[in-house]
Amino acid sequence: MSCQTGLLKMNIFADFAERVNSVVRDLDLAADVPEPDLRRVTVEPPRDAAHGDLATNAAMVLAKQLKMKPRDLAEKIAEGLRADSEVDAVDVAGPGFINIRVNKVLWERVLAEVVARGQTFGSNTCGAGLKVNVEYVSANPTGPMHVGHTRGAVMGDALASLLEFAGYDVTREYIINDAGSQIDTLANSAFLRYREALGEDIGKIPEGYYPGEYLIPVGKALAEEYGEPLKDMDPGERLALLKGYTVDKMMDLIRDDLSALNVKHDVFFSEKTMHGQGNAIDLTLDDLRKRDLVYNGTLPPPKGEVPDDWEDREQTLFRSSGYGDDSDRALVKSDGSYTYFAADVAYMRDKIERGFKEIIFVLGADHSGYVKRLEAIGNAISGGDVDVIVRLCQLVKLFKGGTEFKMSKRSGNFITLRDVVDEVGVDAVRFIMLYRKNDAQLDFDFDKVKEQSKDNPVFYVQYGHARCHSVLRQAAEELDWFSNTAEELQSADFAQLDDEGEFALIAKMAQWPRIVEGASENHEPHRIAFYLYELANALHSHWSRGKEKPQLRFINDKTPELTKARLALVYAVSQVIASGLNVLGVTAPYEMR
RNA sequence: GCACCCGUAGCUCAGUUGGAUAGAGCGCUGCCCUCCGAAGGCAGAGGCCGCAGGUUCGAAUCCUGCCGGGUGCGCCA
Repeated sequence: MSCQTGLLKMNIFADFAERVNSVVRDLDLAADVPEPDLRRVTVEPPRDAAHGDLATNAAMVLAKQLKMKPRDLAEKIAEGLRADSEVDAVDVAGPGFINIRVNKVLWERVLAEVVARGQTFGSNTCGAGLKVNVEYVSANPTGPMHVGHTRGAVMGDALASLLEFAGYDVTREYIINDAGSQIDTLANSAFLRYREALGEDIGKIPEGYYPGEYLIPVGKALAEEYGEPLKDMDPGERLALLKGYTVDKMMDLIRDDLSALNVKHDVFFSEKTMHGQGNAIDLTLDDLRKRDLVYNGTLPPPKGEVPDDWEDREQTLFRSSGYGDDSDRALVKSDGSYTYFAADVAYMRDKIERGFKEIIFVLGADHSGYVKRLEAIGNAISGGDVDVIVRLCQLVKLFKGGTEFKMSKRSGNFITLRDVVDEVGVDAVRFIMLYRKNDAQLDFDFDKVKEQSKDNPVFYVQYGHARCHSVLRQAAEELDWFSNTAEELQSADFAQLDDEGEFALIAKMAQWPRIVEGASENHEPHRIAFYLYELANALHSHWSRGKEKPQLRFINDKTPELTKARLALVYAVSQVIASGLNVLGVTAPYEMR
């Protein structure tokens, strides 16, 4: 909680935690008690707003250490807090909670802060420029992206943005798995399509080839570019050419898909570049041998279904079990080539050498078996110097009209990422994918996601933003003294505000920095989405009070000073919503259509 | 068999890292437009937090053991 820098703390909860600590340090304590350990002291919004604005557990946490009863200690701390000029009232409740009600001056200060900082309000320096690598998507370059990739893509992208917002130095990375045997299959499949393009009847695409229609244009392009001579080329040479050519084409498709989803990467890392004589994998293995992390041995057979063709075989193994993995892992296949795991190891080493201190992987749930081995690799190579963090995204179940539908894999016709984006729009896809903890399954109902009503959280939040700007536009039109600029709103007299609904809105905004800290520390972008829903709710709710009590409406030409302060409030809300949506990669519209 | 994830309202899910009387949305029962966007708001009913122990001032949250669901499990990538 102590990652704010600068003189003015934007996170009022961290700010008050410091004030509480200071009061505790100044307490007149018995001589025989040790210096209090304040680490578990927290200041949070109370569960029930009726209790106050802030609550601290300090008395309960410290009672034992200080050899006092929680309630007695709470009273002493409360007394100290009452001396604070920004505190209106302090009371002790329940087992020893200290509830603080703050002076409206504090809320005015918070609002001024939001208006002044706009969309940078809430960002922080917790990350302190730490180099973080976030790897996500990394779909095999064998075809366009399908729905299954969507969640991880959005999650990784939002997580990266969130970490940037929290002051980390983030690199967004994609590894292109262009070295495995699936690339041979891809190249051969493209060659079939090439022959087809030259007029040959290739019949039905045989088993073991990719049947997808997306390879047809690749075949045509090959035919146009290389013509007949490609057929007669030396097979080895031709395969090499086809592999490079086709992978490039597939990556073009994937990049298009990513851009349709508004997902960005800084680095596309080619696995292939690590293979070959004297390359990264060789070097890595040499290095690991020197450090005795690699040995020759045999693995026990798997505990579940033992394959029919199982045979004990001596292999080159990595001592991953010494670093938290369930078993050691093979680095070299029986034919002498490297396993994918070997590439993983070399790739991790590469990241570590590039200076990343936190290496994050966003993977699908079907990769759960990889978590321990990735952590083990990172541990072993860096000597514990680097954190490897794996976030798994659970399955997405697709629904339409209330019934689930699954994609048929056999036909080669799967639901693509593009299908989903085209049907419901990027914003809805992204928000809904993020409006859930990543390790919980997600139901994605096309009909609900497209709905333009309060029942749809995407719409609800975006509408909140649009509504703010609707008010500001309206005000600029009605009031001759208002031209709707951030500068003039900064000069508003915030002391004009006096309604509890207005302060409730400010209090909600005051939580934003704290939400960002919690979400980034825990790598949980969904917290942002939920917060935005709550903020939008507070806005809509306050708005509606203006229906029963016209004096609460934002615009009133009889009271320009108050109106200006209220417009500043509306503007502030729009800024917080916009910055949150921006972290999620969702647009903040000025009007709904 | 082992590992990881999940069991919270009829349904889909949050739950401030151990805090107060467990919260939203949908669905259900009602209410609110002469008025800044009703594309919205308000209220009500609805819970053995999977089960059983344990840790302590205090557990949906941490530990142990069960039960149920999902995912994965030598050289595929």
